[in-house]
Amino acid sequence: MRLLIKEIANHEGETVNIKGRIFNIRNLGNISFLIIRDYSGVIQVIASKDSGVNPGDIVSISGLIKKDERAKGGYELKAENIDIITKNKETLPFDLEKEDINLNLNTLLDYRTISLRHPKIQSIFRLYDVLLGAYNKAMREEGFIEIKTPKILGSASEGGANFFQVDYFDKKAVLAQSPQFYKQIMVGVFDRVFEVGPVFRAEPHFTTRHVNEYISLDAEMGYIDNFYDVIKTLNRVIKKMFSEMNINDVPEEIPCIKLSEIKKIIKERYGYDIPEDTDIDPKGEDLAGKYAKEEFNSDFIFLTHYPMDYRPFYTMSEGEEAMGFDLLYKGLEIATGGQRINEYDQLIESMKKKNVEINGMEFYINAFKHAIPPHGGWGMGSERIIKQILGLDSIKEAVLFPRDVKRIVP
RNA sequence: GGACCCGUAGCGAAAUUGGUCAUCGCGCCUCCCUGUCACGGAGGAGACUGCCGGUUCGAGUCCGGUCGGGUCCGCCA
Repeated sequence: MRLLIKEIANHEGETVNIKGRIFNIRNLGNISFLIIRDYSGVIQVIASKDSGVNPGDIVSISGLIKKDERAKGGYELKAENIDIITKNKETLPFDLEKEDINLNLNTLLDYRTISLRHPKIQSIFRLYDVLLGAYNKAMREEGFIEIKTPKILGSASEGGANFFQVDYFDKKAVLAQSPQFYKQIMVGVFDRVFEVGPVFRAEPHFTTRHVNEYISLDAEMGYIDNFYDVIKTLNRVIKKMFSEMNINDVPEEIPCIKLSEIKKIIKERYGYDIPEDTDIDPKGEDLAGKYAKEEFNSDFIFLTHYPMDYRPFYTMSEGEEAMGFDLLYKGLEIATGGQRINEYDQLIESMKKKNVEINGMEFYINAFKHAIPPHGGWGMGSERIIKQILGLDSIKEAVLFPRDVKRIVP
């Protein structure tokens, strides 16, 4: 029976069987050290020099567990029998047992099926696993129910971001660039809903923070008084999420500042001038993050009251100001949200103002004809959070098989 | 879409102002070593310097084109 490597310390003196992959071999004449990993851990195996195995092989090893100070972790396995379950047919293109894998991004991604085996690369996705579980848990605690909405759409949603077109039998369809319409509709059903799912953006960007398919952490909640109810909820959710990832310095109240204000502060404090009629740019976001850290000792900051020019038609506004926010984490936008229009007439008016085609959107509009409560929500980029937590050079390192302008394989 | 940058063994890098057999580390192959843990030691193989053309006595290095890749901006999560 297979014993997991992490259990080895509990079975000293027993003869056991482990199964895993050989990551390294250190050959010292008559004695040979094999470094074996399974999903639970790593162990050093003592083998004879003629065991016939190579790095990369998948093996089944039976032997005696010995306590030994000379071994890392204090235990080692003295091999009595080594079976090669699956032979590595070709030398690996790079070494997986080195502390750092040290590859160019392109190599890292071209050989993704192999580079993902490296412990440090794996750890990115083990953290991501914790993040996804924590978001789910935190949202349920807040009374949200999880939904999954379609990703093949018969009509385009928001303006701005472009859609990937796909053939759908005898029709044209697009890939969802947001669950926006469906989650709003579902507020009329469940009051509070959340979704974790892929979104597709057909924008040809070449940056370290964009990919064309990413996993969005979405939420939408009914019966809010204003968008600050959304902010408070998101604040709590993030605090819970991050504590599951052992990050405990998320403020009870993340600082909140108007866009126009932060632009003034950035100019006065850091001498960086952003023209009044433009959106905050990446450099400005970075400085806003710096300000939040210096002034409030916070890695997070909410920027609010963007001009309606930068916001989609469903956004609730007062005058020219959008009743919404962006959330920056370490100077990078990780979430956008706010209050939505929930009155039918107001929605139609906003669509006309923004030149949004009503044709094909009836399913959405009609839900409002039959009353949806005041509501708001957010969309949050899961991979961006990972990138920022770990300080990764590129968001692509936080995606198993990233899709960008140049890459759809592997 | 705009601006800028980079292509040198399987991988990561080096090559004064253009100048002898293109260098180093990892990995690979052979040999030595019973306690290594990035094991060590000796030897070896592996590159028409992305491709095409040009300038020059001479090009990895300069110029043009081409293919591949990256960064920043725009836009966004």
